[in-house]
Amino acid sequence: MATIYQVSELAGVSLATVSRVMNNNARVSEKTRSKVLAAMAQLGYRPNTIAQSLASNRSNSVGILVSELHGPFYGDMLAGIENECRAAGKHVIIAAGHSEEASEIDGIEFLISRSCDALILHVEAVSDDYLIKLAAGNTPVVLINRYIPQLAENCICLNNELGGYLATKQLLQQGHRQLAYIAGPMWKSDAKDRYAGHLRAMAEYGVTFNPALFAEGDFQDSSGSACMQQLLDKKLPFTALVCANDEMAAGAMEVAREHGLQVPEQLSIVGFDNLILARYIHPKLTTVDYPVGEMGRMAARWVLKHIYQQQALALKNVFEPVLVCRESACALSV
Amino acid sequence: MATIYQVSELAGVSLATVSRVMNNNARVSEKTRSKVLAAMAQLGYRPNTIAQSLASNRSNSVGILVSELHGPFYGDMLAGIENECRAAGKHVIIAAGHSEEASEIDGIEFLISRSCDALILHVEAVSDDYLIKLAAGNTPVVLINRYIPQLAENCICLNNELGGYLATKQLLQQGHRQLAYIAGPMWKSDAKDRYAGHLRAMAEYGVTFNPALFAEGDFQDSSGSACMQQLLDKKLPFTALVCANDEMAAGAMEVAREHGLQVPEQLSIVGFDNLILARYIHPKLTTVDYPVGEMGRMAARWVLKHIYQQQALALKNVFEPVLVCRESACALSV
DNA sequence: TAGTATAATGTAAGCGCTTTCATTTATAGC
DNA sequence: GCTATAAATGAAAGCGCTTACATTATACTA
Repeated sequence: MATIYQVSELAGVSLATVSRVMNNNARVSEKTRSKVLAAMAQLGYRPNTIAQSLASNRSNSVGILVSELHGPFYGDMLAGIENECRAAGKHVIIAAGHSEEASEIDGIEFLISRSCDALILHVEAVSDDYLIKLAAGNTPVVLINRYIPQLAENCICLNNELGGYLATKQLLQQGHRQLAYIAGPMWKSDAKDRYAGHLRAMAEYGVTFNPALFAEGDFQDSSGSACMQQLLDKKLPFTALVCANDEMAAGAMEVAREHGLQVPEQLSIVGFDNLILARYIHPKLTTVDYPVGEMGRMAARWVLKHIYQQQALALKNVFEPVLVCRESACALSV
Repeated sequence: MATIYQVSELAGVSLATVSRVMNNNARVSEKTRSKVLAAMAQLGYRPNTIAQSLASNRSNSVGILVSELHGPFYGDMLAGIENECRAAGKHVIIAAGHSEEASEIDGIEFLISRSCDALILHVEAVSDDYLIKLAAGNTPVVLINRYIPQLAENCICLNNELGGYLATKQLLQQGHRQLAYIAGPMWKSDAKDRYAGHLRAMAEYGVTFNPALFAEGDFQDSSGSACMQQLLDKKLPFTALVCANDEMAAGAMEVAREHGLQVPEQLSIVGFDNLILARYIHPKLTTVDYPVGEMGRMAARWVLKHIYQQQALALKNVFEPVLVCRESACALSV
């Protein structure tokens, strides 16, 4: 591999000049610039990024921590981030946090020790305090899907309350009045917010919420099944079900089917997230779109703007979800 | 951030000694070792990985190129790789190749310029020749799901032929004799191999293959639908369908449903890959398990063993797929 | 034309480590 | 107690870049 030194020799200029044309920051005359470029091409020169990092104290890499690498959710997020970063010549180092505090902290420290210029985090278990302290350190941080007032600027999130509202409103508009709700784990803010949106829609339509038709799951499909079973066991009538995410909706739908309930004719179901699976299950799931990919891009753009000085970029901190109507919910037939 | 120099001062030893205890490679007396360790702890010292890389000419990072970051397949692979690598303190840089030659080459060069110690590639568009040349270079390469005889040692793959055989055999054992087949794009070796397995099973059972019941898709669900439609249009009877992957099976199943065909009572379907979606669609898909996660781990282990001298690891180059029986295929009712 | 401002280029000191080689210190053999 | 040998440590030269500062070339002013 050719080094900058050999380029400078061949071009008949100094190291500094070569470095300048590489980073085209300082003024170099057109004549020497083209001489250098030619030398580079001739040698097939590629800068050594490690040496650049050491000298410039900038690694051109951004660290990403997600809960899981597999699963239907994070892939889109990663894709969004990677895309945006690579286009800017930055690279992406990833780690998984598995929704456990120790593992998340471990992952964050791992990324920091790898001298990332910034961190994009999707963390769940770690405390607000920890994150506030972290953000006060040397490595800038962006949070996806988490809102901390003191860090508002650094948070990219979804208006979950609105999403919960939209999902519920759809069913109410279709004439349903007996709604059941399967929530996510209520210690997670998105679960709480979606539920709050549900209540708002109910109130708006003057429908009183029946606590007996509420169950709390854990966002996994198995808990969707379990909750649905509980709900059914109570023998209370309901014509529609809103689930706090798609996976639980899929689990619930299966139990409904086992009980001989026709979806949507006898039971309308709406989910949340719009995962790919929403298009694969039958009937296709009506759900609220969670623009994970877009939010990933936005997080990357935040980093590009704040850390890598790409001023021109427009940022958006909170995204508005949108209802996707498919086949799992229909008008109440009287 | 403390540097090695400050540690050496505090411990009253030389830089070299501190470096030695960090890498515990050379012999350092217990006494000085503990002095150094204490100094490190006191200063909260963390080695600068960039400087280490520059000096040692080793980045402790492995580059990964997959076709897509999202989607149901690569997530598991990444998870397997990341897991194994992080446990060994190596990190993972990822890029996406989008199944296009230019993009794959671009990604590979990007990773190399990032001084990865090794590359784990899941590439489709790039030629064998290119890969052979690449492997002859300075950066070692592992290939997942691709077999190149000259690079046999570096290939981690699945016995796709066996998978195709197993899928088909299951249906034959269940009494089916009129089988349709939806293949993947035949320029991809896995599509070809799976098809070869299909033919072998057919031959073994003395069933003659009917070319009219063959269709070639592109591994996407939409092409599964399209192929199924073609097959149905021919008005030829068949009681079972084997699809070269799960996504096409899902697409085909939907079309079957639209045509009022009961699955599996009137039509048995088997897929290939065992994606998560196989458990979500209804009826749950009988399919051939593709242990992507395991294969990812194995690729990582290959790197650990060959590049990072972890001798103890046992390697396996080809994986045997296994049939997963669920609900989409049943015995032929006479 | 000298005098000055400004643009272009060069010099050299690091960035924080690893590693070779030289030196010092401990251990053993007689 | 004295050498021969091995073990422990230190000195210093890079790794391939960036960048502050110094120097030289060029353009402009009066």
